[in-house]
Amino acid sequence: MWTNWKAIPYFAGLSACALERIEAAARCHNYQAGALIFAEGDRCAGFHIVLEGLVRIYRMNAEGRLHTLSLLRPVSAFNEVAAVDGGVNPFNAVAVTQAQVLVISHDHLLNLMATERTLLSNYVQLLAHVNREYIERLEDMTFRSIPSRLAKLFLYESTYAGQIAEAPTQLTQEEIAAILGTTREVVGRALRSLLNAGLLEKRGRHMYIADRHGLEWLAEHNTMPAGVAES
Amino acid sequence: MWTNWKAIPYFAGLSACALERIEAAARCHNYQAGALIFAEGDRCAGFHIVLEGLVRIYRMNAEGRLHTLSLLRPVSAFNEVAAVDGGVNPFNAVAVTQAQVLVISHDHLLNLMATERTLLSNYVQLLAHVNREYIERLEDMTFRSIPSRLAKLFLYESTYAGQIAEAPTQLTQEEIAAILGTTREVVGRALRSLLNAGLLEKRGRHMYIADRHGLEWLAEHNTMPAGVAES
DNA sequence: TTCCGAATCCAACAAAAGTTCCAGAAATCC
DNA sequence: GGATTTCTGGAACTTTTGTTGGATTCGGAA
Repeated sequence: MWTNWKAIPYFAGLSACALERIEAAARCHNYQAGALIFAEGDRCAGFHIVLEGLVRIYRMNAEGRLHTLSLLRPVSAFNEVAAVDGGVNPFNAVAVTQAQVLVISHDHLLNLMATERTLLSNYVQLLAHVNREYIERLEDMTFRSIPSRLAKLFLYESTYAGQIAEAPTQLTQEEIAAILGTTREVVGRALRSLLNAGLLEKRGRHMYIADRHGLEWLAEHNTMPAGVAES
Repeated sequence: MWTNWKAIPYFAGLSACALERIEAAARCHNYQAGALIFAEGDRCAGFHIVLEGLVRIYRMNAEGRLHTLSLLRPVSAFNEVAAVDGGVNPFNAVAVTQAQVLVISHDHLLNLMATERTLLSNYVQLLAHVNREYIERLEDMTFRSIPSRLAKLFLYESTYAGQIAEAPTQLTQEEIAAILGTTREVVGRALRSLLNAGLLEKRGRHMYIADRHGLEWLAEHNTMPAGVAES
């Protein structure tokens, strides 16, 4: 089992001895593509780390619509909240592709934190970071239109997929819709409007960023940038 | 200065000596009604606790619309995130009424947490709790209609305003709108529809809960409960 | 290649939310 | 008490988002 423990921010700065204890406490699980890792509302599933594959964190409402909170690649942690407070899981997690996931139970985590104060203080900092992301997400949902959220998503995907100015999307419209909290049709419309506003460009199957500043304007305000062909 | 330190969850279980250190680090501030306590994006304002009065936590978008994240009464903490990570404040805080607020700077807080591990572990637990609230809030914004959010708000206000089955609202429509992330007119419409669906009842100036189960249904699903007069 | 399912495109429509506007009612201030 | 401000009620309208359904394209499997 590969594990470069030091690459995981939660475990940064820990002594070799502490890392050994963590390794002893951790269990490694394998999931097939599509398999449920844990469900919202279920008893605390513990602290998770994606080692391999892609994991989707999502919630579902009564009408069956999905909201993808995040798509996690290695090496990312998830379920930090339930892991630490022992409450029920706040969302669902599924393996999108075949995935390998490291799990530390609530009890083990508390034991480790009781003696390793570095782990505890890392945890505080990282929980704070997660918190900021949620605040940001919340404001996006309250204030931004769907084209605006879409622009933001493109900008985000482009930065994290390397420093290339143009960033393709390998997400389907359905998946984008789940991330933005809307439906496929609406995403299709929004894509079309960004396309013929000249902010995106279609080459073959994929879309690329054609006007980064325009996208940034749209992501910031809710209106199309001036001097652009309207739909 | 009144301070029943033990009533503050962050300081639960601390030794008398630790409480003394905290007391020494804390500064007490007084604000007039309407005064800004700190602004979003400004350098970290530290850990805050409302001792007296009412404090509004909010964000504002480019078009000037407000989103009230919370209205805090004594004794509540706020700005936990920036206080711990030292980053900029994630939102604005104003004193709604004349208010007294206790402040512990980022540096002092880190110093305290470095030696008082109980404080540190309280902090982890409470950050986790705040985190859950944001997840919940986020789902409300993505999935629930405005009447549904309004129903939820009424139910929430009623529980925390004592155990009385009927709960009045002393919030104005404008304030409700800021909490729900919408505009006054829309709140007015939603109130009217809950009113003539028989879920709320108007007595004099205030509105009361007339059908708690109906409200719960509406808050859970997005549709009016069956067997109710439609608007 | 041909077929099939998945993904997309597009139009038309329905519903929800946001906007504008104005008229009263209530509270507050002189 | 009168004037002013704040809050509320409600209509009419626009925009955005959600929904439905059909046509089309693409890519992989038989």
